[in-house]
Amino acid sequence: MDTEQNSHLSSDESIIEMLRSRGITPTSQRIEIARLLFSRCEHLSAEDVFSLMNADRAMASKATVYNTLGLFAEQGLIRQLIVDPERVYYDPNTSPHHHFYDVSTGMLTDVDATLVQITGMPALPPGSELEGMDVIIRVRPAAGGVAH
Amino acid sequence: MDTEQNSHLSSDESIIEMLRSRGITPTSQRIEIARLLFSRCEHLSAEDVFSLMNADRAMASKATVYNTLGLFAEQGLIRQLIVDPERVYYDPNTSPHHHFYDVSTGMLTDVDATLVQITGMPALPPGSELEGMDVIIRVRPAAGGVAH
DNA sequence: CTTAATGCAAAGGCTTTGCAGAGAC
DNA sequence: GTCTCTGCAAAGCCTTTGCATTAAG
Repeated sequence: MDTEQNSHLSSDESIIEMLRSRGITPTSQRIEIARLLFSRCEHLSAEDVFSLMNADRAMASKATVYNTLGLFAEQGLIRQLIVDPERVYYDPNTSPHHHFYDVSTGMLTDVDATLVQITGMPALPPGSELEGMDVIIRVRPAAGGVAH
Repeated sequence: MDTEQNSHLSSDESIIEMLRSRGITPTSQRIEIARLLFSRCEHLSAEDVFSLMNADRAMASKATVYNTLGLFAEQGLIRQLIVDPERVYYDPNTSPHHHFYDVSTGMLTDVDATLVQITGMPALPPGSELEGMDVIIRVRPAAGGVAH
């Protein structure tokens, strides 16, 4: 459960190594953002990351947060979640999994993809290759509330 | 293939009936937007609908297009597709199906859900009920192009 | 020292809103 | 005639961009 990809990352060393392995120059802002993402392992918006980054003292500008998250996603360090029309969420968990999405609270919950079998998916359109698959199960609070 | 829900809708009568059945007052703008959506049966953005509506002559303002699409989606006449971080798409096809999404062209293609079997999905979080499920297969043009 | 990253503020694009006038019934 | 819908323009958000400054190696 502790593979090379995104190990524990408590130390700056391992974060820096992870960034370098993807060809990303490890600046202090990028290291902090990576630490923040991988220590919480939640689904965060750019705004969330910006607030957390600057909670104690100014550590990164909004532009840098957006650029860094975009860069991390592009390099496969994190995954973009397009689930809410209002904003993009970023998921530090890059292993195959799906999501529950509570449309009224915005809460995202992981669903392990190894449990889920999808069969009968048609072939990709000719001339295209797979980039990724998103399975989003939209839920809302039950009419009657929690059954006891 | 021609169920009651969204039949052919060539006539104003059937469109008006459809709107009324959902408790939507059939104004001329709403009738036109519904006709446009159900005759094309494509995946359209609000901007697309706005342009098509006003191609010949002014038929609806942007505000009305947005409000109407939101209303239709809320009433289950059409389905919102959250697939592109830049804009929402609307799908007149409300029967269960999934989508291919070409990330470089933005093109959306339907995948019949009756062919696809999904098993092993865990139970919904307690106190929540299903609102819908989206399966999006992100594809991109293959590196080598179409294999002839 | 050279190249690349950061920060600020301004711009951009999609969507919503407020309110007066018009339309549905 | 009443209540709701439409349209316009302005405002709101999230996100990107341009450019001078600063940091990385």
